[in-house]
Amino acid sequence: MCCECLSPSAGRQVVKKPLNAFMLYMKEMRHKVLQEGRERESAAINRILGRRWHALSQSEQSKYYDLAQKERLLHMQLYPGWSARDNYVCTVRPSQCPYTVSV
DNA sequence: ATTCCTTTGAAGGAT
DNA sequence: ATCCTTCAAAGGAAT
Repeated sequence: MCCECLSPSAGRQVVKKPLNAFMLYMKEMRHKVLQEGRERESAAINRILGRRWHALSQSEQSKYYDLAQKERLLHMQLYPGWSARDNYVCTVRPSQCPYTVSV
């Protein structure tokens, strides 16, 4: 991590990305997968959820796409001018890191 | 104490 | 305009 100011211990207030449709689906369904089996690792859970996501009908998926759209709109209202780049660690263009100033 | 793993999708950057 | 990378969630595992 080249951006010290991005580390949680630096105490910088981070506005995160809005959740996409699948992420919202995960948030809602994860606990069910946890109940059904004794699988505990998120990597395994997310693999299962990925399969279930593709098994969903179009109308079932559209519910989450609609929700994700609302989240994006709300995010825009709450944080005008916000950019996803704010939370990027500068692995691509380290020389143009916006967070090189001391914290 | 952090990073990895793993999924889809949005968004940004690079080409 | 199209391709590539990061990161949103999450938590056990790995480092």
